[in-house]
Amino acid sequence: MENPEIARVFHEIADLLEIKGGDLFRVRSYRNAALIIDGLEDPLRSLYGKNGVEGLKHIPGIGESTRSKVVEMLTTGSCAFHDELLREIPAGVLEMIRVASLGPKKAAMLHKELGISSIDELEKAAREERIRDLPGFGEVTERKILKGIEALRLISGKWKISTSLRYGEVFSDYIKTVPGVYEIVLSGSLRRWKEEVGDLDILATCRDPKAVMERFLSHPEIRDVLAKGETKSTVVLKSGLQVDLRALDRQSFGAALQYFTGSKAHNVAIRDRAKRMGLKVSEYGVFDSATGKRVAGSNEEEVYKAVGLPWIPPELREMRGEIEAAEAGRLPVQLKTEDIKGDLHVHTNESDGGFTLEAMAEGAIKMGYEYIAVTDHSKAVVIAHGLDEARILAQMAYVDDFNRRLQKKGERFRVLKGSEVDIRADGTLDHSEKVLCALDCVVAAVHSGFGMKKEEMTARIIKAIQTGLVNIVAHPTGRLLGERPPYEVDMAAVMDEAKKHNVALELNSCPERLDLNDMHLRLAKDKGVKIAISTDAHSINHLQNIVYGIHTARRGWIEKKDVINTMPLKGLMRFLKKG
DNA sequence: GCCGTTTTCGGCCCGACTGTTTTCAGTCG
Repeated sequence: MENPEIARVFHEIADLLEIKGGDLFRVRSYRNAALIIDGLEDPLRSLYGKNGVEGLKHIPGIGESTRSKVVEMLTTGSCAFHDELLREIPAGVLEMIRVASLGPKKAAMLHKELGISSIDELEKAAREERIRDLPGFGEVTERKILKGIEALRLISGKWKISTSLRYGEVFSDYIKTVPGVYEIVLSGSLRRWKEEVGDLDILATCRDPKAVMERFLSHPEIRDVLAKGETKSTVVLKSGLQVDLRALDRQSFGAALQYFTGSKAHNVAIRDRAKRMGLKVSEYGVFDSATGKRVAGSNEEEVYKAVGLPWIPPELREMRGEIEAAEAGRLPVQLKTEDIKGDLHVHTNESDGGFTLEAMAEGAIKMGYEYIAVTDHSKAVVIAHGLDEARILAQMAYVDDFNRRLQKKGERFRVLKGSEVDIRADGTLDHSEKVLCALDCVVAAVHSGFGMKKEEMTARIIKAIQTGLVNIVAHPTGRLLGERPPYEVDMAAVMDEAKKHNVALELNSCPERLDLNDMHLRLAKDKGVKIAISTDAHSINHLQNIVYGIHTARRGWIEKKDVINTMPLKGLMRFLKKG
């Protein structure tokens, strides 16, 4: 079993124990173990494989009991305790707690009193009005359950960061018009730049929270109001996206922002740390536990300082070692937008892009770049009107001519001759060696045969790397968020080979891709593999997507020195030398 | 179930909102 599956089992054990009505601290331990394992860089399988049980002993939050279950799952593929619990409580009851307003207590009651053990049975019972007479339930709850089921079926639960960002801007603008609003910040997982977010968290500081709430709740896109209060409201939009708004006083801004940015696990750790220091942290500020006196809260730096830490960038707040790193003064240096000197994966209307080479270059110049690599598809990608040898040779001549014209005008900007060359099923490349050698920047990628076995796919990509003709492997896992899962590939093996042959891996900034993802980036960082942050732009506007790549890179602890397109042209050309 | 600059036992983050209750448990973030 791999980490995500093991984490899921612990999550389910936590839920099952909670439904059973067990010790809540025990429940939390399992939940915590799941979170820790989910955020682990190394596969438990390999930690165990290398050092046996010893290899699992340094992991915080994993004690005697959970450790033995990890070993059990690694060696047998299942967990007896988990199975045992599932015999007592059907999996359908587990699903029921995903219905909004239904938690473990109510689900347990419904199961025990009415024998309900699936969402379908739950819906039936609610429609037949059998739920309202249960103690602790009522008509309103019954209606809420039906609504919750409907919502659950409607939404996937995950929203691409680009989509939620757009909604966030819409609501920010809408609320901004209320007099006495100081700041409006999109917080939550959006501020941490997670690739997908479950809901939208908006924080507002203002003179009059009531007025802000009123304005918020009047937005025409709202389908349902789940909760409304003086300082906090939750709504569901017609699209199914959930939006939370929290309105607070200005002096709480830092503490509130820290709190609403999360992650939850990070916050729990910060609060636990504060507690040990005799402090209490809440969204209202940092307080002395003994006297109740406020010691910090108006900005985030202050909050972290109060618990003895430097400010931790939001992208790192995932409980993946950031608190220890902060303590030791070893946080990564934040990659900045202006560090990026050019884009190494750009399409034109020669293949499937929407704009001419000139237009794309102009867009890049406006971004302040020193260079772009034009990387149209090769002939195998027929659907994208990929270039055959004659066409790419013609394009190369055209680029040379274009660069000469730029030079004459005194422009420092350069277009690099490139290709997004297809890695064929057998691992060979879709252009001749002659062409690939003549190109400045060879970006290689898989575009077909996604269903290949892991060993085959790994060998395919490694073979392409070993040609010595490739500079960058683009979108290395091929995933499309919400559409297509990543293909199976041994990424560690690909990285080792890439390092050996001086090949960079791409962080494709397209919000549907973000490939490599944060976890893979962290692995690349540890292995010393270079990264190219590119947009795969098919239009001028797409060049702006670089921002998603920059923040995702930060989530992977990537620094300027790890990224090849932070180099000025001269240094980059040295790196791109083939052979 | 986990953990230790108060502790190997006794703690474990903190607060808002809701519906069902007559003072609060459950849910959520």
